[in-house]
Amino acid sequence: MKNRIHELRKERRVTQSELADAVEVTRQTIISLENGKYNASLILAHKIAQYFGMTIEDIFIFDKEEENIC
Amino acid sequence: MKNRIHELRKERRVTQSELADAVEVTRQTIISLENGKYNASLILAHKIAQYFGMTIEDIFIFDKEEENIC
DNA sequence: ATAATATGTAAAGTGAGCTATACTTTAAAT
DNA sequence: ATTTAAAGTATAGCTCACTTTACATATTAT
Repeated sequence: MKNRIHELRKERRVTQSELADAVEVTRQTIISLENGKYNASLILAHKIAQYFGMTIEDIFIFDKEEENIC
Repeated sequence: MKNRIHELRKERRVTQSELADAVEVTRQTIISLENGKYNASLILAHKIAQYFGMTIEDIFIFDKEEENIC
């Protein structure tokens, strides 16, 4: 799973610290998310989506193994 | 955070086992999610949304503490 | 009534999301 | 060139999402 956090953050000229504070996690968490070290929890994904005024699906990109199950 | 899994599952007459198999978790996980024991991971939330043909935001209901951060 | 299917409870274990701290490197500003 | 802010790396630790297994309680059908 990929995400557009780095891209959106740059677009809007927000630092990792600012985003981290806004969504109430540490800067370390934002760094790790941007660098693909792990996936966000659902609540964090939602907070980030809210912060950017978008939906979770707009920001987090699921690959095909995670889709088309039924 | 609440979710509409139980409701949607009943509407479509799907058993917990069927849903669990479809999204590749144990039945126990579905039970715990429906009973509010814990929150789904982002990937699981996405799989469930895909299964029901809806978005994550349609199925998982975030309360106000998790919204309006900026 | 009883068999079969669906749902629930409990408890121990694993792994990943996230924290905390501390140090390093890169970029921007003066 | 040197300070300051921004971004990155590393590691140890905690919590909770999820598994596994085993048993208990509805619910439905015959």
